[in-house]
Amino acid sequence: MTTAEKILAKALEMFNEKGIEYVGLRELAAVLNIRVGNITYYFPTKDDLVNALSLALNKLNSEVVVANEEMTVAAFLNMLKQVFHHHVQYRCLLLSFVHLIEQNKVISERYKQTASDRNSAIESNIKALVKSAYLKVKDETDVEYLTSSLSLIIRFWISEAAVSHSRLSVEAQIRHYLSMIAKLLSAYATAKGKKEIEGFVAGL
Amino acid sequence: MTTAEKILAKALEMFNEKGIEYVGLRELAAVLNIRVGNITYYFPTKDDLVNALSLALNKLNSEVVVANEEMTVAAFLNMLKQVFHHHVQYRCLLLSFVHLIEQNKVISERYKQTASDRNSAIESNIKALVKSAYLKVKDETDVEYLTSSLSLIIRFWISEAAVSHSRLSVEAQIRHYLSMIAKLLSAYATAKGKKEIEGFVAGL
DNA sequence: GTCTATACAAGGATAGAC
DNA sequence: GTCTATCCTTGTATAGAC
Repeated sequence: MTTAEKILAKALEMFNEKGIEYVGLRELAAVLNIRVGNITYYFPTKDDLVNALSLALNKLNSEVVVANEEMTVAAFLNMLKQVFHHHVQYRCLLLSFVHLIEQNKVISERYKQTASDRNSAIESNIKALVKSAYLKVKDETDVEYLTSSLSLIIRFWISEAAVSHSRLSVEAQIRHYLSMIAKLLSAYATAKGKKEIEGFVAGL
Repeated sequence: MTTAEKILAKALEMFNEKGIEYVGLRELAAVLNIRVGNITYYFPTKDDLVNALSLALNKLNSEVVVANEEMTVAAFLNMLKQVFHHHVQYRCLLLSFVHLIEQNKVISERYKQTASDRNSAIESNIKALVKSAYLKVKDETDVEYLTSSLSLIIRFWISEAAVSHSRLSVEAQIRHYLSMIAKLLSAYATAKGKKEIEGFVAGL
């Protein structure tokens, strides 16, 4: 494990525990038994350190979030479940999401691309689910509604969990928000779709 | 206007523009043409200043969010619209929501009460809407789903707008998220309810 | 009671020695 | 590649002028 990797790993651990803004470089250096200047040698600014973590989360998610013509509801929900688990691994980033976007140029620029990619993937998948008769929509506005609702939940579930459900285990939190998504899709599901959704929820 | 009021007003203005964490007390004092110590005389810590703003937002919302046996869907949506406007006025608080809850004891404690009150109000109102045949639910889990979905949207719409829809005007943002809520309720609305929801959306 | 001046500790950033 | 020394800005605390 290189020094840079050690720094990244410990930073993620401490950021997740205390919040990015509340972990000082001196504290991080002390825990790693190195000096502050050694951290800034690999990561000139704290933002660079955060950027590296953000890039790692992006990589994880981009491997999982794909548009698939043959998508099933269960596969779609399982895809979101994996995203949720990635979010837990990098929860510090999601909890500081708004500030990072507003203050960190690099993250902000990359996010525009990521958000756009993810939204198209979600939209394509929903359309695929409609085509294969898992979902039934009245018109295009239903697809837009589902897409933007899903985006909102995916981005902010962990923030709401932090302020309202911190007493629950992480697993229970994930179950809660995946159930919410399942219920959201249910309202637009065909009998075939409803059955698969029920199966997914039962297996949570 | 007393000094304390001037400080509060200008702090809210600057916090909303730049974010609470990125407005220094020296900067605030300079703009007000007073000295830092003068701010800390009225607000010993920065958190005390934020607490005062948080209390003001709470007061505004508590006057508007009520449980009403005679609730109509239109009245319910208009209630949420007012809450959205209050959130815009105090957007800095909502954008720093997670950190405030995690770091600020006073806000955190008060929030527990507020969140609990608001959730019961929403739940009561939804039940009232069911009773007066605006909405139709299958069982109690539908009510729970609606309540928690509404809570999530109400808490985080402004955060998502900040990261994804900052190019839109505030009015357009509010329209977007109120429409989302309208659509959410629509899935559970009776013919009577749907008609009123459509009327509300048309009037946005 | 109101306000100013000043000092202090902790944060991130930077230049340069080894 | 590693570490020391230093700088600047933060929030906060205190002593004292009026």
